[in-house]
Parts: sequence; structure tokens; C-alpha cells
Amino acid sequence: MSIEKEIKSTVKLDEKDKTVINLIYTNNWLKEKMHVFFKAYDLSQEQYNVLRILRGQKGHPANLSTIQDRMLNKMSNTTRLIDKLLKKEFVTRQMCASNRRKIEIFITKKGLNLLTELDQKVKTINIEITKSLNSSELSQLNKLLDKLRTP
Amino acid sequence: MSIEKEIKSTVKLDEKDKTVINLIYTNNWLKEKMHVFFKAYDLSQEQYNVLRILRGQKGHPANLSTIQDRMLNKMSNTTRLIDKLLKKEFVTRQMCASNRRKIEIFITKKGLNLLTELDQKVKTINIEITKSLNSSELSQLNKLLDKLRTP
DNA sequence: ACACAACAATTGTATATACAAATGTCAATA
DNA sequence: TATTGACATTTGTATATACAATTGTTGTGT
Repeated sequence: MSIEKEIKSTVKLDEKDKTVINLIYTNNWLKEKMHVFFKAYDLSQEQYNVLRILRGQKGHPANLSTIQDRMLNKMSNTTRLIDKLLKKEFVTRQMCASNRRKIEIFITKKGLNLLTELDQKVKTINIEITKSLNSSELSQLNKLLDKLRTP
Repeated sequence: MSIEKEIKSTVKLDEKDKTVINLIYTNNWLKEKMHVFFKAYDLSQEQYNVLRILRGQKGHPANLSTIQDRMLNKMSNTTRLIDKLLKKEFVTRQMCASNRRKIEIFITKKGLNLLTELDQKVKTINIEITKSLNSSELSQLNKLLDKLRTP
């Protein structure tokens, strides 16, 4: 359904306004789906993302500022997010020997196992989410989103 | 910049995964811009949206469930959001005479004045946000987002 | 008229987010 | 070698979000 019908707009929106509202609306639609998915694992989207960042380190530790840098949501509180992952034993933290200001964070075996389990399921949900677009439309959409963000 | 460079991904993503991440990433980029804008007015995005819904009622009241239905974010707590708007005197509430379960919410003159002031500025920020895309790209993007959400 | 399910809104509670302030550490330089 | 500014993280606090439970009201069937 078109975004105008979807939000029952009483006024005609121009294409720019429509795009902004469409992005917000589409994101809520997406967030809802992701939220339902991750809830079953007692994990937030951003926690999952951080675990993936840590796996991407391939055995090397990552410190908090590196993680924050790569997070999708730059504003969230990284310390407390890591606290949650620690409590679930998906990561460990230790002081950096060469620079005691820094904290090194590692993903644990348990964390890696969770990711392995999730890999397939995330793949599946991403297929489900994008099922209405064919591959040419997907790459078009990616191109347009990238271009939208160019400063 | 392409989403893969942007998130410094260490693995090659397929187009579907890339689209999902791109949507999340783009939304955070957008949310950040909107947040900065609305902060100056001590208003959240959703509060602004609710005021617009109320203006769209053209003098008729809206009750809570109607508002919730039209909100972009279906999950937020409408009662408390209205509380905030009440405190700022942008809306009034009164019990519905014919059905005392319902609450009728009206936008005040003060609320309408704020919206009038914001109309121009929102237009401006939406132009700023979408400045990298021409009008054909904008309508393409809208079409793709609408299609993405088709069930 | 009474019981009861459905409805509409509110309240409670746990968690997440945003941002400022504080703490501790390091590096540069006077 | 003290001092100062920058850096890295943590803590505090206010607000927002998610969702369950509660309260009060209405419509319906018996």
C-alpha cells in the first residue's frame, strides 16, 4: 500500500515529504519484525550487531570506542550494552595492558555459538523481509539509500 | 558512501542482507537529523506527528485509539505522550459525552500556532535531507519502499 | 435487571536511550 | 617532573519505549 494511504494522510504530500515519512514508516515496519525475531533470543538488535562486530575481529579484541564507532546506532550506551552481553556470558572484558584506559572485549565461545545458530535464521528473516522485491529492485534500493546519505 | 564501507563490514554481504542493514543505517542517519531539529522545540518526532494528526481532524476531536492507529510508531504509549502535550498546552482532553470510556483530544490554538511555525522549517529540513536525490529518484525510492512493505 | 465479554484508557514496571558529568589514564611540554 | 589537555570508559539522571495488568464503561445475551 502507498505510504499516503497507509498513514491515512488528509493532505497531499510532496515527494520529498513523502520520502521522509516513508523512511520512518518503513523502518518501524522493519523494526517490529526484527524485534519479534530477536525477542525469542532475549537479544536486542544492537546487541546482535555488536556480537557480529566482535566476531569480525577474528580473535583480536575490540575496545569500546571501536565498537561504538561501528555500531549502527551511535547514540546508545556501549558500556551498558556490553554489561548485558557479559551477564549472558557472550563476551569477556579485560583491561588493555599497554593502555590502561582501554578495555578489551572478546567474544566467547558461547557468543560465537549463538551467532552460528542465528546466522541461518537471520538469513531467513532477511529473505522474508525483502521477499517483495526482486534482485534488481534490491540493488536499486541500496543505491538510492546510499545516494540519499551522501553529504 | 556505500553501506558496506560505511559499516566497515569485513564480509561480503548479499543484496538482501545489505538492504536490511541499509534501511536500519539510513534510518539512524535520518533519526539523528530529525532529533537535532526537534530538540530545539522540546518536541519529539512522535509528538509532532500526533499534533499533525490532530490538526488533520479539522476541529473534530480524536480519541486515543484513533491517534494510536495513525501514529507512525504503533508501540509507544499514547496516554503518556498526550500527557506531555497537555503539559505544554498544545492539546486539551475531555471525556466523550456519548461514551465515557473515550477521551476526546483537541489541538489548542497554541498547538496550531506551533505547527504553523514548524511547517516551513520541516519543509526546509526535508529538502535538506533529500537534497542528494532528484525528483525521479525520490519517486523511485518511494515506490520501492511501498513495494517492500507489501505483505 | 444481572452477568459477562469487549472496549478504551490508564497505571505499573522493566528495560532502553540520550546525554552530561565524573573518573581514571596517558602524552606532551614547559 | 609537574601540569595540563585529551582520551577512554563509567556513572548518574531524565526521558522514552514495550508490554502487562488494572480500572472503569458499555453492549449483549439470558
